[in-house]
Amino acid sequence: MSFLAQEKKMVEEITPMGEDFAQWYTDIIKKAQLCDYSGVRGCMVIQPYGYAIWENIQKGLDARFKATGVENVYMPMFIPESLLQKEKDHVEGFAPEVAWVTHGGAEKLQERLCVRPTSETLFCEHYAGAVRSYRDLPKLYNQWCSVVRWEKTTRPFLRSMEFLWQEGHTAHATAEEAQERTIKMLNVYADFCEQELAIPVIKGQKTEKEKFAGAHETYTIESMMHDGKALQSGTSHNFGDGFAQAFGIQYLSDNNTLEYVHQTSWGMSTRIIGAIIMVHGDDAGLKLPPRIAPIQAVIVPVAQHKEGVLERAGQLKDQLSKKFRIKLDDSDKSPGWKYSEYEMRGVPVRIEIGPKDIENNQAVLVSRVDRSKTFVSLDNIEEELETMLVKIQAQMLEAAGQNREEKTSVAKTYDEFKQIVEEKGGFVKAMWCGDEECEMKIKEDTTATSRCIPFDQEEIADTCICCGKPATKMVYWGKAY
RNA sequence: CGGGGCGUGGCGCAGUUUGGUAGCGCACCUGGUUUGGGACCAGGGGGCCGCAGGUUCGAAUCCUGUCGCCCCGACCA
Repeated sequence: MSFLAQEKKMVEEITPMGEDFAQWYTDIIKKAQLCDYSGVRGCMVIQPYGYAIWENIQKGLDARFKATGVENVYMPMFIPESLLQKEKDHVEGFAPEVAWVTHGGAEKLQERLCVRPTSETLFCEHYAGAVRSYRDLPKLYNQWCSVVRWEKTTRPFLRSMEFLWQEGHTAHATAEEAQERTIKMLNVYADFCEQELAIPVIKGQKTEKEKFAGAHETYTIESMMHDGKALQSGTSHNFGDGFAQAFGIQYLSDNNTLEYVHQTSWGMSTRIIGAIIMVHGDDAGLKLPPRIAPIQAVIVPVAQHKEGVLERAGQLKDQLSKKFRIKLDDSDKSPGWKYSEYEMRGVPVRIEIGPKDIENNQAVLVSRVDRSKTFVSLDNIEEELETMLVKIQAQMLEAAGQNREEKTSVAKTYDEFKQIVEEKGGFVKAMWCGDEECEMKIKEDTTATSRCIPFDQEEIADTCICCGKPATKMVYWGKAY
């Protein structure tokens, strides 16, 4: 069988990316058993393999949060309507997509309860009661929970009506402290994405038009998917004292003056799993970064019916499991089936061990990144596996970065801009005057939106790409999920 | 909310135009042979054809309604 024919056969059940990216995405999710559709519109069943990825994301993020002094709490899932109404911009932003509870059993409720779409109002209410003195500050709370937004159209992980996330909510004595926290958390997200998920991100600020309902400033990390669409992968908001004024969160300062607190909030959701799929996956299936892969290496015994093979494979599993997340597949499927199966599910390393290997005191390590095979001695397989996992993690970050570079363009004229958005896609760097009208016109003309005003500014031109007036900012533009 | 597609064993589909014994592939079960890139042979189990009405001697197929799902746009993590 030729190599090409072999390639074709291995991927026959997954639609190639180049043919239909959306279908490829759906195929991967189903085939790798990350999640399943449920009887409730827009809500998904997260299956063990998908949930295990989320658990690893939680572990990584939670440790980083706690290292900055954050504590975990849990807030109610219901918000009384009157409470949601307190901050005007906030309620306007979320009202169209909240689910309402109107009855308890057969009794109609006196006041409707909204199922939280986000919990700013609950944290604010709590802080209003809990904060009296500057000595009570800062409050650095986070919660892991699910929220509900009545979305019109949904896609697994990228947009579901109920999704899992964490939302951090902090209250500070000063504006400076709040700003510092906002940026600190943005950096936590960026570091997490690059180090754990091997996804390079662009850090920047959202425009007025794109910022969070009720925020003074919204910061974002933006990543680039394989199809050239952008995905907002995490956000961090500075609320200033807007919510504090609406909810009356005040404290006595150390010179006995009554002051409003300054707040932040920041979140990352299961949507990031969609990013992992779309940044790293290929036509053979999912490709998981070793640091969050539920299975870091799968042991596939070859000719497992032969004397001693399963025993040796079992020993190897016990040995490696002390340090790595290992699965031994001793099912009676053929080895070839297992190879394809675990490639499709994105397991970073496959370890083959058969009679010939045992005779030579060796095993074969196969990388998911390039299918390269390395024969290693069983005496130092732990070190070899460690080395390979570290290498794969680095290769994946590198590849994702290259993809982003290839899909990032610079536009100096509006014609050029429109052509790039339409034909090539990806990020387009272009200058902007700061006027919301230009932003809206660009969206209307091209469906591309401003992704962010990056912290790393470049001087591409001195006039706005759209209206030609003097430019104030360089902006990343692009179509987004 | 607009535009398109689709509901038939667990999954993917054919059958619907032209009404007449519900089929195929994969998966599953049993036995045997296999096992270094999705093995093979033989046998076997499983379906109110999304749901509700109607037309008809007879409906997966025709009519009416309804529910749900997917994709593409507008709005959002």
